[in-house]
Parts: sequence; C-alpha cells; structure tokens
Amino acid sequence: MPRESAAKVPTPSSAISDTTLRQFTGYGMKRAFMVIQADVTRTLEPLDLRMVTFSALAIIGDNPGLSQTQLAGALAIERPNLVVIVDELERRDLVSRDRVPTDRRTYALQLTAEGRRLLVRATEALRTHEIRVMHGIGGADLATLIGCLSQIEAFEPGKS
Amino acid sequence: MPRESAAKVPTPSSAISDTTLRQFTGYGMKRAFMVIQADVTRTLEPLDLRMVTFSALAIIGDNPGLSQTQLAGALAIERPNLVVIVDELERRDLVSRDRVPTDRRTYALQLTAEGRRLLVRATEALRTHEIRVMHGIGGADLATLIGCLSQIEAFEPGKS
DNA sequence: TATTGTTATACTCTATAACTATA
DNA sequence: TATAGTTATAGAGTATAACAATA
Repeated sequence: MPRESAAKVPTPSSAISDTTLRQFTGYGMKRAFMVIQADVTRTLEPLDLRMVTFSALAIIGDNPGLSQTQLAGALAIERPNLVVIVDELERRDLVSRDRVPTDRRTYALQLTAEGRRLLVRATEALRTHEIRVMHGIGGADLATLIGCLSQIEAFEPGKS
Repeated sequence: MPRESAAKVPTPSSAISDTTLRQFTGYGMKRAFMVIQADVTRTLEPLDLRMVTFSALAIIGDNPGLSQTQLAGALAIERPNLVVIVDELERRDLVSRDRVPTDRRTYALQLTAEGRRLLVRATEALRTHEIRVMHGIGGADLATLIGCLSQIEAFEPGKS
C-alpha cells in the first residue's frame, strides 16, 4: 500500500488511513457495533422504543416479578437511572410495579398485556433486521463469532 | 432449562435470565465490547489517555497533516466536539496545529516527538492487553471473528 | 455562496450522595 | 444497621445553530 504523496501532506481528498487502529480487534468490534446500534435504533424507533427500553422489556419478560435492583444489575445501569426508565414504561402501561407483601420496600415488575405484545413485535422486527445485517455471514462463521464473543465476555481482568 | 419456581415469583437470589436478548448477536457484541472497553480504559488510564484521545493520536500518526474536519470524520465525531480534544492534545504538546499556506482556514495536524513516543507506548500496552483478552481464542477463530466484524461493518441499510 | 474552525448551548447518558420507608 | 426505591445533581458524551475568517 504505497503512499502516493510526500510525507506530511494531507491525504488527497478524504481517504484517511486507520492502519494503526485496525490492528486491534477491539476497534473492529466498535466499528461493527456502531453499525448494529444504528440499525437497532432505526428499527425500534417506529415502536417508540430505545435499546435500553427494549432490553428492559425483554429482561422483565424473561424474569417476571424481579425487582428494580435486579433489573438494573441485568442492564448494567445504576439504580437511579433505571427509575426514570421504569417510570416511562409504567406510564405507557407496558410494565406494572406491584408491591410485594413479604417485603414492602421492593417492587415486583411485570409486563402488562400491552407490554407483552410490544415486546413480541419488537423482537420480531429486530430478528428480521439482524438477519439482514448478518446476511453475508455463513452459519459456521456465525457460530464461531458467537463463541468468540462469549469468550471475550467471560474475560476477567484478575485472571491469567 | 426448567423453571424451578412458580411463575411470577422473583428469581431466587440474583440469577437473572437474558434468554430473549441472547438470541441477538448484537447483544453479545455489546456485552463483549463492554469488557474490551473497560480493559482499554484501564490500560490507557496510567498514560492519561482516553479511548478517543488515543484514537486521535493514532489517526494523526497515520495521516500526518490532515485537517480537523478529516480527523473528526475518521473518529466519527462532530467537529465542535473535536475542537476540545485537539485543544487538550495541543496543550499537552502531543499534537501541533500548523497553518497551511495554501488554505489558511485549515490546520495541518501533526504528532510532536512526545506525541509519537506516547502513541508507541500506548499501542504496545494495548497490544499486550488485547492478547490477554483474546487469549482463549484460536488463530483460525480470530481470523473468522475479524472477517465477520468487517462484514458487519460493511453493511449498508439501503441495500439488500 | 461554501467551508474550516470555533463558540455557545442543549440534550442524553451516566455516576454519586443523600433521603424515605421499610427490614 | 442495612437495603429498595427515589431525588437531586453533576459530569461525560453527543448534537445543532450560528459566528468569524477565508476560499
């Protein structure tokens, strides 16, 4: 890949090199994730959902009755920030906050019927879109990709 | 994976399921990227660099003389937000803003000698850390991973 | 008229401390 | 005393409009 112009001259028009960053898989992950994120945002927009509100619905759907602290942990966000999210979902009648008799400090979160319907619609829309994004990737490669991601996610700074 | 408790009872202690989200490769990418991001942040901290300031140094190093508009494009951030970043790098004497005689509106960005030294140190530190994070992934799988990421990055909403 | 860098500003996300009510 | 949810607030990060200098 020869340099066409002398050193210290700005690259002709807009062909900027990122060779140094490209050596890092983490950089490729960021670039790829930005594409996915943009597609997810676009897909959820007509349903008036953001990535985090969709994720909240999905986690509540998988764990009916869980507490806000547990949900915050699953979403990896701070409890204070979760409050406004659950506020919005409750206001839109997608989620209910039910008092727990055995511990009146906590709420048991549930999807409402409308919450369940919206979760199903959003999940199907995202599945369709993800297939398009991953379209060029073969089945075996996709399995390898998922395995690699799990491996990375399992990394702990302390070990090794 | 049988449910141990009756429906609508909070999950015992803290074993929250994310089955619905796990079907999406994008979710796995986000989780994996969060781990990488945390490691990168920790690695760059002693060098007083953030992800974005390191990336700026790397792009300037690969494209000496480029303009701030070009750098903003390469980093995918808005021009106004880049100004404060370049301000900081210039104040720390890592980057120079040189006037271009042929177009006195633009600056030609260059790494200083100290900027080059810091870039090398940071790149080596990150390389070591990335090897640890990717440690469990075989060579062939890593190549597949990188290929998949490129494929995803190349996705365009319009096509297909 | 268009573009580069800049300022001001606003909006979202995220993070922390402190409060209340319960345990 | 400790915990769940909440409030207030501050700090990042990100986005847009508008300006001065220059083309």
